[in-house]
Amino acid sequence: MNSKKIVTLMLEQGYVSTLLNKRLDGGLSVHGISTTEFVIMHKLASSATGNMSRIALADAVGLTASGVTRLLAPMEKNNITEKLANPRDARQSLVGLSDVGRTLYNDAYVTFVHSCTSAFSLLDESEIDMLLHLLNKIKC
Amino acid sequence: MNSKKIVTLMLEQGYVSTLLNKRLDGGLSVHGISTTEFVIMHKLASSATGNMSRIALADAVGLTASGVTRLLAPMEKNNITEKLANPRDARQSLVGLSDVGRTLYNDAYVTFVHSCTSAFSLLDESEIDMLLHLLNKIKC
DNA sequence: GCAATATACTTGAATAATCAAGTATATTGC
DNA sequence: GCAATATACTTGATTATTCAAGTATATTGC
Repeated sequence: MNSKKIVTLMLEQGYVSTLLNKRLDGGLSVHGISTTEFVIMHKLASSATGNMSRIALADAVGLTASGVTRLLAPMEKNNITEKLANPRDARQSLVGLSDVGRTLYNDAYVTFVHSCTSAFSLLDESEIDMLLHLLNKIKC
Repeated sequence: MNSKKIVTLMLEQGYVSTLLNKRLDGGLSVHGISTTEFVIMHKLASSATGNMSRIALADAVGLTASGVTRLLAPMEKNNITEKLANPRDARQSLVGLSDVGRTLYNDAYVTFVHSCTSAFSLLDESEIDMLLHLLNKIKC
């Protein structure tokens, strides 16, 4: 297999990813949040129960537990997320969106969708499906 | 267009990218270098003249000029890269690989190719071509 | 040929994230 | 039911990176 091509692919992937991240951060900055904070809110908003443990959140967004603790501290202080105890397990503290957080998320979501649409505007639907399929294969 | 799908794509892309970066860093750690340092070395090794300005390097790897200055400082101290003056422009300082750096790069390249191959092992050649094509489209 | 502007860095301060080590609680096997 | 281990965090120290501001040199238009 052509190793040069695979190296190029890896490098391109990293380059494009930092590029996309910068565009997302730029868009979300009008809401005063970072991409990572948005992703946290998105995972919380999309979860079935409306709350998740910090470990589950860390796994979902690709951070360490430590990173989640640090990220959530200011969000809790700003009343965007709230901390709930889990009666079944005193080690866990569940995280959920506050009403303020949900409103902020809904606003930011519009911006986020706009950034995503613009970033992928040159791809047609079949290409988007293909990209999703390929990413899922890489994750395995 | 289905905005939910596009959001999922963006999130997946970010997740996969951090995943890949961690795998690369893990592999390269036996050589005592980070992925970013490897990419710097790769760009220098692949350049026609064997040296690049800091700005060109920053553009090529997706860092700021500041980031390049900070990254190169220890590499120069460890005699991996060397600083050359540009007689045509006293503002520029060109960066090139030293002999030590070139040897280190060649060793690390083997590891890097191995990590890349393993990361993309589930993709066949046509899928790799497709992914490269899609990434290039996104960059525009 | 000089003033205005642009380019190529460098540096101090800040931010985001990590790792290693610590604490508290839960689970498991004897 | 207790010791050993595992899990869910938190915290201090470190690393990678950015931005804003500063310096030095180059270019451009008059």
